[in-house]
Amino acid sequence: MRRGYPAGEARKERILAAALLEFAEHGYRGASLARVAERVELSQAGLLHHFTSKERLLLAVLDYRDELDVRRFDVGSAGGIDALRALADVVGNNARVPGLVQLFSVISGEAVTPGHPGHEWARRRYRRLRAQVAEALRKGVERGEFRPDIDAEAHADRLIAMMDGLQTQWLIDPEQVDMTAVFRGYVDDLIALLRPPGSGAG
Amino acid sequence: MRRGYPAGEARKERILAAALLEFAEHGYRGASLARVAERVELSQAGLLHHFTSKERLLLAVLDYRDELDVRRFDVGSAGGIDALRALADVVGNNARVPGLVQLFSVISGEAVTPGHPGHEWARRRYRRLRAQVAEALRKGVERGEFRPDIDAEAHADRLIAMMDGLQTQWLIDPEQVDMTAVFRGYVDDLIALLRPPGSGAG
DNA sequence: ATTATCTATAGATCTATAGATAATGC
DNA sequence: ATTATCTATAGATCTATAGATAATGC
Repeated sequence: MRRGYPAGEARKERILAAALLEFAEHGYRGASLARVAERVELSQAGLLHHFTSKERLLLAVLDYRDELDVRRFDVGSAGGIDALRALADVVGNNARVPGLVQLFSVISGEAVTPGHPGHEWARRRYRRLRAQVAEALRKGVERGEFRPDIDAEAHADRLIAMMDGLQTQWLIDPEQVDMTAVFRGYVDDLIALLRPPGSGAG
Repeated sequence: MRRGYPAGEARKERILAAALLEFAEHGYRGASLARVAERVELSQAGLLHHFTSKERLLLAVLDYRDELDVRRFDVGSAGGIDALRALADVVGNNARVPGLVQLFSVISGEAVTPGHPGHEWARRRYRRLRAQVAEALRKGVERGEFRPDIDAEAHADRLIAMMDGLQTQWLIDPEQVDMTAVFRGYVDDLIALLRPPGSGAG
């Protein structure tokens, strides 16, 4: 693995941070390398020394920031009800970092078009997310927290769709949509729905 | 109201159809007026005679196609369970018009950034959708189909979020996500959840 | 007269590359 | 030697406007 000088590595970090803001604000197509360069006090050609192309810069930003959400969810939880509560916490934390949420909303939206550089990235990301959430639900079945006949894949699709959809509404109209509370309500309803017959307050 | 010649009106229709494809494929920022003009066999300046600016063209396309979904939902249904089934039908129909779905997904995604020409449009659209769906749920309460203590606004937020979120996943990976079935499952679960105690097969 | 077109063009972008110069670290 | 910069620039866009010409409908 070729490494640069320490100063170069530091610059790369600054570039990623600046590019994140730029992509979040304007999307991939609307983003300008010149503006990113300006934010890190570098010429536009100097920027491309570190990342060779706009496309690579986007992918670097996405990889750089991707894990955060999922990792937090994945590590902390042991599956089942725990995992669902952890997801609700992720949403609660996201409400405090609108910039990050906006990055993923904007890029996911753009990336539905096949030619987009984030298309493949988004596909992989959703596949991984669905698999992780479905697995967490199956663990809940194993532990007897959820009834055994649930459709884990379908519920995983829905949980992810709910997160994404609420984020969009919240970003567009924050005053009108309490993303955190509405998602928490979904999780509560879902836990009740998945609970095996004759357990707890039914 | 100033009207043009019949030939001009026909051209406008063709332009709207071509612009819809262009915006769906590239988003607002990635769209090119020259390409739209090419598709309708017109010079780019000729196109701008009909729609004065790119921004106005986008808004015209959005207004042109907006109603379809919602109107179909709004007219056919009498509220309550009926309305939820109608929503599921809307999703089922959308699965047959990926181009339209893509238009709204791409533009909604881009429009989360405040400077975007579709930002205000999206805000109004979501407000109207939420109000319509919440109203339909309240009608269900009136008719005794749903228990009286439900949070209609929260469920409206969720229904809309679920539609949008599933659309994104479906567009990115159609093989992996059965948007129609997964949404229908949500509606079924929701009907069971909202049902008043001691009604039907509980 | 109004509407529908066109060509030409201003004026601003954009990304990526070539090639030179300076700084860094072995 | 490698890395980090810069200036300059090619080459391709873009949107919007000005101004001319042709067609349409009263």
